[in-house]
Amino acid sequence: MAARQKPFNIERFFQALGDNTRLRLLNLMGDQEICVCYFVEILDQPQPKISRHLAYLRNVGIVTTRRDGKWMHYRIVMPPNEGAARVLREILEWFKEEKAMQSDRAKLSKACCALEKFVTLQGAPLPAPIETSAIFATR
Amino acid sequence: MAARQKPFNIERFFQALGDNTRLRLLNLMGDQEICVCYFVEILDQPQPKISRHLAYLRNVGIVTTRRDGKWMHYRIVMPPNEGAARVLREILEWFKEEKAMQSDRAKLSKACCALEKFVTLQGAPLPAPIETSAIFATR
DNA sequence: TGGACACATCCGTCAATGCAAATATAATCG
DNA sequence: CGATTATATTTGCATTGACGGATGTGTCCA
Repeated sequence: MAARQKPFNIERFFQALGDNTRLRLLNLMGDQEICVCYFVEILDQPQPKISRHLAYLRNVGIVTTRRDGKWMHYRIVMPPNEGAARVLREILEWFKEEKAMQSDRAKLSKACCALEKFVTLQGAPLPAPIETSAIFATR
Repeated sequence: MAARQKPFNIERFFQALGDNTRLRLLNLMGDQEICVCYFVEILDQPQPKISRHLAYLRNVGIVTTRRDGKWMHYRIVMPPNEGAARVLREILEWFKEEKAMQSDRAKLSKACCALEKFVTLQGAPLPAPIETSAIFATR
C-alpha cells in the first residue's frame, strides 16, 4: 500500500512565509546551501534577528542545517507534502521575477565574487549549489 | 509602455494565508461565488468569526464581495501580481488533494443539493460558478 | 415604520510573535 | 586552558491578531 502522507500543518507553513525577513532568507537560499554570515551581510540586519528567523523556518521544517566547523549552513528542504512542495517551488520561481528579491540575489553574487571586500565574510565558505533534483524534482 | 505592476505586499499575502479558517474559506470559494451563510453552516463556527476572517481576506485584496439584497457574496479575486496569482492558483489546486479540504467541499455540495434540510440556509442563494477565465486564466 | 433576517463591527482579553540588547554556546586556535 | 569567531538563545517590551459575546448596520417585508 502507498505510504500515507503525514498530516502536514498548512497553517504553520504559511505563517512561516508571512514575514519579509524569512521570505528574503528563503529567496537567498534558493537551491544553494548558504552560511549564516552571508544572510547577515546581505540583509544587513542584526545577527540575532537573522538567527531567530532561521530558527523559525527550521522549526516549521522548511529549512535544514549542516554544521561545518564554526559555520552553520542553511538550505531549503522540500516539504513531504507534495502540494506544499509544488507551492514552495512556485514561490521560489515567483521571487526570481521580483525586483527586491533579484536585488538581494545580486548582492549575494557580488559578495561571493569579492569576499575580500567584506570584512564580515573573511574566510567564509562559498555557497554551494544543491543537486537540483532534491529541490526542484517533480518526483 | 506596459503598465507597471503595483508594488504587491507579499508578506501580507502570506499572512492572510496563515490561518486555518481563512484557508478553509478560500477552499470553499474556489471558483465559485458563495454567500456568507454557507460558510457559517459548513465551517460550523460563530458568524462573527467567519465575518471577521472574510473581512481580513478582503482587506488584503484576496477576495471581493457583491451585495445581493440581504446576502453578501464572496469570491476570490486573483492578485494583480502575476507570480502571486500563479501561487494562489497552485494553492487552490493543492487543496483539491487535501482530505480536510475535500471534506469541506463535499459538505458544501451536499448542502446545496438539499437546502431544505438546513435551517440556516432556507432561501439562501446557490453558489454560482465564476467564469473560470477570471480565476484560472494563465493570462 | 417596525420587525426580522443577514451580516459586520466593536470590546475586552489572551497568546503569539516581532524587535533590540545582552548573554550564552559551540568550535577553532594559540 | 583562554581568547576569538560564528551562531543561538534569553529577556523585556510593544504590536498583532485570534476569540467570544454584545451590539451595530443594511435590506426586505408586512
